[in-house]
This record gives sequence, structure tokens and C-alpha cells, in this order.
Amino acid sequence: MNIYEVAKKAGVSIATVSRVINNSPNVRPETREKVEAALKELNYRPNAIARSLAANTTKTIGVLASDVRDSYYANAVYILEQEFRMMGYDMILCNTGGELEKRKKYMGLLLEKKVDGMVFVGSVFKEKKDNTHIMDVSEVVPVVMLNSSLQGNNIYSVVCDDQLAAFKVVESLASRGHREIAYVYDVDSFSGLAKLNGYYSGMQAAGLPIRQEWIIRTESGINGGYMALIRLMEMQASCTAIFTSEDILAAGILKGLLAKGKKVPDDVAVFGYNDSVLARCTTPELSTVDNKVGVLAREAARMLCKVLDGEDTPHHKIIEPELVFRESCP
Amino acid sequence: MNIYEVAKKAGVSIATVSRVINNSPNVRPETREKVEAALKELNYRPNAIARSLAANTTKTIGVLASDVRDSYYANAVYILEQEFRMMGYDMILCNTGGELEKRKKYMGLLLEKKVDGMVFVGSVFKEKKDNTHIMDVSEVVPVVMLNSSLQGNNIYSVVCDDQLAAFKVVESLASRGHREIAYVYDVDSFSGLAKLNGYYSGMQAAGLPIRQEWIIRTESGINGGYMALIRLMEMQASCTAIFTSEDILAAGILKGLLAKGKKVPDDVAVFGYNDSVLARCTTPELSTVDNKVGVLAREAARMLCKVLDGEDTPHHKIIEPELVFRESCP
DNA sequence: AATAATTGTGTAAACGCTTACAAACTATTT
DNA sequence: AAATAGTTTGTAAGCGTTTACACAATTATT
Repeated sequence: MNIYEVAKKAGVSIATVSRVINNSPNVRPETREKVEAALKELNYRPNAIARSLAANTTKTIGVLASDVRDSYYANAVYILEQEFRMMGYDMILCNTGGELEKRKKYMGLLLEKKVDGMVFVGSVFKEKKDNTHIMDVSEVVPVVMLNSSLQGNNIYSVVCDDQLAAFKVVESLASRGHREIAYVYDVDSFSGLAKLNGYYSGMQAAGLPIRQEWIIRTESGINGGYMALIRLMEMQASCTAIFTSEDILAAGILKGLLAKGKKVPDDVAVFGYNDSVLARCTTPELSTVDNKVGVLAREAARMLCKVLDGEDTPHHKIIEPELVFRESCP
Repeated sequence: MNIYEVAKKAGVSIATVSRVINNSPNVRPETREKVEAALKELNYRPNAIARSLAANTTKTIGVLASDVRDSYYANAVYILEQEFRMMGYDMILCNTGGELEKRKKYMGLLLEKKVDGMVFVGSVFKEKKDNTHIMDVSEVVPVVMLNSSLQGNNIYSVVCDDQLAAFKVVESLASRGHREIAYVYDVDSFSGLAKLNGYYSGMQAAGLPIRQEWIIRTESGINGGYMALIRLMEMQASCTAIFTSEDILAAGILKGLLAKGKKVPDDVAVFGYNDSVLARCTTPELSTVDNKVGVLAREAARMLCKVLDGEDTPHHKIIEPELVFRESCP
């Protein structure tokens, strides 16, 4: 079932059929009807592959994310799909696991599949050389980075101001009288560095002491949080508030505090990050930072579509996060 | 940069270049080297679109899931991607939101993009006529269904025996002395019917009374669970155990029980379903059913790959779930 | 009525591959 | 040395579209 059969049935040339399919304006109404009838009768569906080859555009976007099982990425991917689909694009999904090699490999595969653009969700590597492949890819297709950024001609980015968020968290903690605030982040933490910086500047701005042993790097997952808390307790840390880079860490910390007989928020206040479902499932419910991943994703998708449509758009957008206060720090 | 340029540089015909790329056996070693050198020097990447058009296979699988933001689907999608990638396939992701119209539309688009096969994650509609499009699609490409099934020549399925799981949950609850067991499920509950059947047969097998008012259909999400519990309390239900079709509902129920001053598991035991991250974040931690979504996804992917390779495979596989006992029903 | 401008349609050449088939070798057998 | 079989290579036809260009038909302008 191809354009030739349709053309034959409608008694026109394939060019005309193509014109009808792509509703080009210059087709006589009667001709159009004939063709449309044939189209319907034969139940014709265009072959997107052939189309892509001829038109040199696939209407497909490659999306690279670390791991959709993480609710942050899942949210991003969901909204990206929704937005792209609205604009007529499909999405090829790649889970990189945050590994450089996979990322390189997948980007290569996506180029082979001739995606029209790529969205890159997540953090960029610290080493500059580890990001050169992104620069390379951007020579071929536009790249938009979600919550990380890179300087480049054909690279666009939309980020949440995590540093500001962390600053604000510390600020509100301080305004509630907390003076000794710990920060717990995990190995793969998303923009962990930005948050850490915000923590530092927040502490400084509030005139609070910064103690290195209150800054804890732990493994990811609920267990990482639990262990971080245990470490804090073992060193007899006197902090009255704990800020984490991920809700799941905060959940582990709540668990640890419960085990140690500490009351939240009375003995210790806890602050999470991401405003994931999880934050409403713990007891007490978590205060957390809504990092607006949905907004980020929407903006990212729209940016890319604009670029692909030849419209112009700023290269960089910053979204403001919002603090959400719940029981763990009312 | 195409095969012609490579051929010119290597001083061979395009056919030979193609043979080298697809490492067909009949190429003289020296020729192969020449070509490989040219390939490397020009940094050639095959155009997958052209390849697909010529070879009539895209090495792409369409995946339809309701909503990746739900951890069940996220897990499925993650494992599917991993498995398919290992076999050299990419994945186009479609979130259907469980809507029939979207499902139809996306399946059509996937056919246009000439995917080699489809995976369908989630529940099938009750009305037979609402699933005919799946039958239609299966005339064109093989379809594998994950945790739902449909009879068809080119349709494969792998399901978790949710009915058995529910039966077992009731059984263990009964063996712990519970006689009055409520079942709470939500509107979009995944295989909610199978679970309900398991609940019924479990209650019967244990010789326990079934009361319709203990079977509660509620909205999805943590709030749905909370409201279900409130309803139960308002009708002065005397049940000592509550089984839910989703962990998130159980989380809401825990919240409700806490608000009502009930102790879990002493006053009321709670059982969830899915063994999501969430189950380890609540206080107390949730007993739940591990529905093996990872295993299901792996099997589904492998099944499809086998079909595509022309190997044969059973049309249907059943995976046994496993009960996980934690604090909410030790 | 003749000419110019506009609109509609068809022909054929791309797009970058794979692959059937034929041709040209090379190795083996007689 | 000729005949045969096997291996390696090249030629050319497809895959199903889009689209530049040419031409035909229609409409507008003089």
C-alpha cells in the first residue's frame, strides 16, 4: 500500500497524492476530493521512513535521561512527551544511567536515526572534556539541556535555580531559629554542587557556622539517608535541622531519626528536595523544594520546537523553584 | 557523508562498503581493511533511515504505557529499554494515559514509523470492541502485552498472576488471625479485577465473611487511600486488616489510621501492592506484593526479540508474584 | 483575441541505503 | 589445459516518499 496505488485509484500522479497528503495549497478541490476518497478507501498510511528520507526530517526527538525510574526524570520524560507529541514529534528514550560511555554511544545512535533534535535531562560532567561529545552533536542537531547547561551555538538550556532554592531553604531554616544545619547529598545527586553552593551562601548570609562534618556525602536511595543520619548521630552532631539534596534521602533520615527516638520537627527539622510523591507519604510529611520539573520540561520542549521551526528563542532560561512547607519543617 | 564517498575513498563499489558495514562474510580481508580505513577516516555513520527503507526493518520498538510517572510503568519502561537496547533496538515511548483514543492514535503513528514491534504495558479495556485495534495492529507487527492479555495469532503476553497474589495476601492475613479484611482499590487500578477475584476466593477459601461495604473503590493517589479509610471509619467497620491494590493507596490509609489514632499493625494491618520505593518510605514500612514488573518487562522484551528473530516462543507466560512482609503486617 | 500571469498537474530525479544478479576473478578438479 | 566450483566484486534496481522543473490549463490583463 503506497502512494502509487493511491495515485492509480484516484487517476492522478503520485506528486498530486503527495500534495494532498501534505496539504499543499495548489490542488484543485475536485482533485483533492478524488484523492482523499482513494486515500480513505485504501486506508492509506504514509510511510514515515520514506518520508523522512526524502524530506530529511524525522519528526523524532532523542531524549537522554539517567533513569526514568527516578521520579524526577519520569516527570520530565512525561511532560516532554506530551509537549513534543502536541507538536507532532515522537520521542526515542535513552536511559544513560549517568554513564559517560553510554551517553556517547546513545547520542551516536540517535544521530544515525537522524533525530531532529535532542533533549538532555540531567547533569553534565565536571570534566570539560567529558562534554565535548555534546558540543559535537550540537553541530548536527540542536540540543536542549534540562537542568544543566553548556555554552554553545546550537545548545539551549533551561535550568531551575537550585542554588537559590538551597539558599532559601537555609534562610527559612535560620529564620525558624535553627543555627546548626546539616546538608546531606548523594553521590549522583542532581545538581548537587549548585545546592551545596546555595547551602554555603545561605549559611554565610545568615551568619551561621559552617562545619565540614555536617556536610555529608552518602550513597543514593533511602538507605543512604539512613546511614547519613547514623553518621551524624555517631559524631554527636548537635544540629537541629537537616537539609537533603533529594526527598528519598530525607525519607531515610526520617527513618533514622525515628529509630533514634528523635521527634521531627521538634528535635530536628528535615527538608527534602524535588517534591516527589514520596514527600507526601512519609510521616511526618516532608517539607521540600518544588523544583518545577514539569515547567522545565515544558519549556525545554517548546524551546526545541521553536528552534526547529526556525523561530528564535533565548538560549537560556531560568525557572524559580518554590519551597513547600509540610510537617517536617512547618 | 554517505556510502558513495566512502566507496570512492576506498576505491571500491558501494555494495562492498555496504557489505563491510553489515559485516557480510564474503569480503576479502584486504578489501575490508581498505574500507574500514576509509570508514574511520571519514568518520562515517550509516543513515539508519535509508537503511530502514531499504532493509524494511527499523530496529525500533513502540512502547505504549499509561503514564511513566507511575513507578510501575517507569520500572517496566526502564527494563524494556535496557533489554531492547541490548538486542540493538531503540524504543519510541508513548504515554496513553489509559485513554482509548490516544492509544489508537499512537498505535497508528507507530505503524507509520514502521516500528518492528510493539509492547503494550497495562490493562486492556473491558469492552471487547475497544481492543480490536490491537488485533488490527497485530496483523502488521507482533505485539506483546505486559500484564494484560488478548488472544491472537501475533499477540504475545506475559502477566503476573495478580489473582494468585491477592489470594495469598488474604490467606496470610487469615493465618494471622484476621477475619475481617477490607479491600481498597482505585479507579485506574492495574488488573484490579484480577486482584478482586483473588480477594474473593481467598476469603472464601479461608471461610471468612465477605461484606460488600468492605470493598471500596476510590480515586487514585494517596488521597484516595485516605478517603477510603475515612469511609471505612465512618461506617464503623470493624476490620482488622486492609488490603489495597496499590502501595500509594496503602500510604493514604496509613495516614488516615494515624489521624484516627489507630496503631498499625496492632489495631489494623495494612497490605499494599507493587513493592514500590514508597513501600519502604512510609512509617511503618509497608507489607506489599512484589509483582515482579522487572521480570515481566525482561520477559516481554525477550519474547518480542525472539519473535522478530523468527525463533519460537510460547505465546503466554505467567510470572509468580511474591509477598513481602514489612512492618505494616509483619 | 492575443498575451501574460497564475494555478494545477505530471515527470523524473533525488534521498542513502540493501541486495539480486551478473561478471570477474581464484582455486580445485579432471 | 580445460572445466568446474567457489569467492569476491560491481552494476543496477529497488525501498516510498518529496520536490524541482516543465508543461498544460485556467484566469486576468491588455
